[in-house]
Amino acid sequence: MDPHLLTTFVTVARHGSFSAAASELGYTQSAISQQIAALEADLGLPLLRRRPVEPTPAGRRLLEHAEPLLLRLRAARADVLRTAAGPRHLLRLAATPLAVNPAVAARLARARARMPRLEVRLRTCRAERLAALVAEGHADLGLADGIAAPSDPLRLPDAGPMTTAGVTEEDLVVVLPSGHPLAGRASLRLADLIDARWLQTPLCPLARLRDLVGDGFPAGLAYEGDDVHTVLALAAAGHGLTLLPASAVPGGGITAVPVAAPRLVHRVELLHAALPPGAAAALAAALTLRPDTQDLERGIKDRSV
Amino acid sequence: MDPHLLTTFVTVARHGSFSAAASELGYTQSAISQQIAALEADLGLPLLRRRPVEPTPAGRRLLEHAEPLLLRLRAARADVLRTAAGPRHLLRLAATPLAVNPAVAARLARARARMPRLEVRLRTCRAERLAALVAEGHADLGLADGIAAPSDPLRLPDAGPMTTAGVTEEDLVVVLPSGHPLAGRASLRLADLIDARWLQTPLCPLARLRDLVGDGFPAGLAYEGDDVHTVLALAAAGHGLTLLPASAVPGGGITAVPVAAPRLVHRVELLHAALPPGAAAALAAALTLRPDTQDLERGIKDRSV
DNA sequence: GAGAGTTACGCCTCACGTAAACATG
DNA sequence: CATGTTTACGTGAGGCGTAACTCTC
Repeated sequence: MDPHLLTTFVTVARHGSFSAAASELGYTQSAISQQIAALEADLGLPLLRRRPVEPTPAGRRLLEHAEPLLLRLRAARADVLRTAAGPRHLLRLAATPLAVNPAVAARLARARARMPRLEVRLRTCRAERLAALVAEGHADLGLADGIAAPSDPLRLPDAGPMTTAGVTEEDLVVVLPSGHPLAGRASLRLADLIDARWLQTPLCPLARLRDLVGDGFPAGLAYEGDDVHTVLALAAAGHGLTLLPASAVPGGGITAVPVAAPRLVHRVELLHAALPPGAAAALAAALTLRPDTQDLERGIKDRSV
Repeated sequence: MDPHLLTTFVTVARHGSFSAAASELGYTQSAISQQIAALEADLGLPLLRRRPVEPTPAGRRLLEHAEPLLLRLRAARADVLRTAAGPRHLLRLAATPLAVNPAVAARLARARARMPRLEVRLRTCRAERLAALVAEGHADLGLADGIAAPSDPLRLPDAGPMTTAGVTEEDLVVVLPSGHPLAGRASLRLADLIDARWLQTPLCPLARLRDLVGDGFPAGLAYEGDDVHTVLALAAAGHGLTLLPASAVPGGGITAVPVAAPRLVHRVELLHAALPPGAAAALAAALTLRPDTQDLERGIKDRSV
């Protein structure tokens, strides 16, 4: 179970080919063959069926373990090295698309005003990659968003000892075409929409809704990107319903109806290494407003936690 | 970051001695010295200060990562091997002390009656070890308990892909000496007890209460064992308050007052490998009652999930 | 100076590359 | 038969043990 062999194994499985893995990893085919053979000998089980190359049941099981395992290994290395690294003038922020809402953007602006010498670089990424980016040290701070019960933490993939803190919680709305029969309602219960057609997008994963509310939520059109504008256009055209934070929905062609029950919120969380580099800690504190510092917020009803 | 070196590192750190680690691991002192040197060279950082041997800040950081990392590695191996192992006639169950409540015990009895050829071996262990036991394959099924908001999952340490399922949820009571001024109350709010003295025991970790309710809950006497009888005796004698599931509190010398707010329950969860060995899956199904099969339960008000 | 960690050095294992053999579509 | 994996074999790096060295209490 040498991580070296594990890396080779996942690479071979991903490519479905020994030789492709060999050229990616800079080995000869022969070496790859020997490494896989060594791993199989170690476990006493065949892990790959050859020609075509595909994992056996045991191999599939190992693949599920190997990826997070290797991530944690890289994360551990990055975290240890970070303790020794000097202070940085550059702060790298990673965020999921919906995480940078008006309140977060405003707090970030205020924090930057107070730290004029600090250079901030922001990038967006998919939710699944966010924890990995922070864990491996490719980002100093991460902003993740998701749907949760009020004041419940988000379920983030575990990539080792990290700190999370609530940043904002905001009401969720159902996005409807303006002509939709339900568009006139003052509020909606999700249970009543369980049989409606829903957009399938990473911005509002239906699997999460089923977790929180119950089975149902049949998938309509699947949009695999994470662009909010696109999702709004699709929702306006009636391709299906979707759930978004209230602040993300502009007027025009669409109607936003608050969700009455169950009580759910769009939550944004900050995550960073347990011992973040100096500037990151300061910025983290600025973003993570405590209730008593909730002062000049405008344009969004958020409840900090 | 070879796991081999990581193992050596944690062993050395635990013993505070190269030679002690050497004899535990079956190497010479020299080999240990070289392994630690190799690890330090790999990371480019000193990890241990010698004479006396103790971790540097970077070393402490690495230790936090290494232990769960090595656990997951062992867990992955065990899980892959389990997929290939044949069916077992012996089912090993591990449980925290409060997890085996009357409802769980009754369900277990009924399941065993239906599977007479199945041998079941039950052991209790501390909560922190439970996930590791199941992950590493030393137990087929684990029963964990803890305090949570209703229908919220427990926070269990992550030891890789595992399945959890709610088993029972039961009301919590505050355990008071019979003569206690609050003993006459029909119910109590935890917020009102935030300044009272609390027993410090793994059965009712004060840290968890602070998570759920807020700061406070000053620690009184610390009992490091997990024997329910002992805790009850300490509570009866007025050493401090504690929270237990209603079914764990007998009469005599003590009074149990239900918790009114916040709404919290004592929850029991079952955890097992994603692909449990055959008999384990059957027993898991028997323990994890769905609402419609809640029938002959007696002696305890539990709400299955 | 005794106990405990490090360094020097030789041995042996093991992992890689080359190249030939082999399987499979 | 072509493509791609396995096997055989030689080589080199690296990890371990022995033993001499060095540091610190």
